Amino acid sequence: MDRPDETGSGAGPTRGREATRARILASARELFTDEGYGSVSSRMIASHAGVNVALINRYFGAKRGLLTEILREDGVFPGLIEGDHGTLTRRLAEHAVSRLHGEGTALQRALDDSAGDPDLQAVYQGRITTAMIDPLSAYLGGEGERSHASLVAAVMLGLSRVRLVEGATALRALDRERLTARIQALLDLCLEDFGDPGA
Amino acid sequence: MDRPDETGSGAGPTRGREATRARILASARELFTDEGYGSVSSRMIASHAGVNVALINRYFGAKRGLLTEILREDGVFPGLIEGDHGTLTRRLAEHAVSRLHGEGTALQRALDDSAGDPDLQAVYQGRITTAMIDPLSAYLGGEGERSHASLVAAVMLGLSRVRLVEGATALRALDRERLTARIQALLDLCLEDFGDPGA
DNA sequence: TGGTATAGGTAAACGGTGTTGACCTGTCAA
DNA sequence: TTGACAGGTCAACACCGTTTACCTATACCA
Repeated sequence: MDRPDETGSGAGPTRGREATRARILASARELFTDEGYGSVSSRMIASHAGVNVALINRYFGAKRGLLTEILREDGVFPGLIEGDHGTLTRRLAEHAVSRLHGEGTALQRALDDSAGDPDLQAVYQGRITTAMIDPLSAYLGGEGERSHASLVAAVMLGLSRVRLVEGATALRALDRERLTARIQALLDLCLEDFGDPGA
Repeated sequence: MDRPDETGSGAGPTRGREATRARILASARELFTDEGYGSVSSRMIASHAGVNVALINRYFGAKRGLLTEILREDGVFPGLIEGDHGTLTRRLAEHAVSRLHGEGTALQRALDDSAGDPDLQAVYQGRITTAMIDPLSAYLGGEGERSHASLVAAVMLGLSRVRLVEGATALRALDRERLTARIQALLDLCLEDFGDPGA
């Protein structure tokens, strides 16, 4: 039962509250990655982590809390919404295309695939705003940019939605560079000033 | 098997298998509209329809079958993907904007709001393809147009996703005509030939 | 050393879900 | 009268997430 040897200093405790918490979190991460969120039950996580079911709710409030924690650690668009303004849409487009092709973290893929679950949805609901639209509009230069950020988010979300729901076979069959360019063009159009009546 | 009071010719039978089926369907429609899909249980539908729970699965296979049936009756973009080619994107854009503003059938709104449920997702998975991308690409002129149709679908789905997940407050605050025009421009860009390197 | 407070963990139950299989019943045909 | 059968009922099944009451081993203190 006891684990007397603390192997490393940075690895965190091997027993006690923190260790158990970490074990649950790691198991959840692994199972979510392999099976998707909805298919993994609290009991599966607990048994995989070798702990009691009740501890999940004790430590994370609910199953949803696990998800929140995991997403908080990862970030949604890590490193994309920063850097050179000029290449922002290009970076986002590349990101979208790579997601279309099923690249990215295994966990990301798994969560994309179970993006239907009400829990996941509820958690995303917050994350999309705080991790995507908020920083994007801040990055673009203030609250007035919020509608532009929303449009960008719509295109990005829509693409992953199409992949989820239809497989996006046709899009993935396209020449990758052409597709990236087109998506970038879409994102650029999202960012154009609304005040401009254009042609 | 007498049917003494057939009120109208088109109203269908008032008892027997078909009547029960219709009663379940009507109750489901009403409850889904008022409460959303996930919040309505099989037992609620059965009790509202005054029938036994088991009949739902007998007649529709599962709760999901009810949804399939209801969506099949309604169509996703009724009447949008037909008519003049020149105004297609305009019609779609108007549709998207009206959805952003929470207009449309009460049922449509309710289902938009519960778009998270795995069941709903599974059903949509088929419907998006057969009722949106398929007819759209056919309408546009063949299988080669499938990638364009997918992009259009992405923008449309993404917009409803943003509304679902963030409320789309910023977008709804925009001048309606300007927003419609911008979305139309996005859709037009989706439809442009990929072969054309453009500017 | 003995006593106790407490952090950490457990077992069992609760109320809910969708779904299923065995059973009943009323109506019609022979 | 008898039998078949469509139509309907009931109780159970196997899960789910969550909560409550309880236990146990450790750590501290008189």
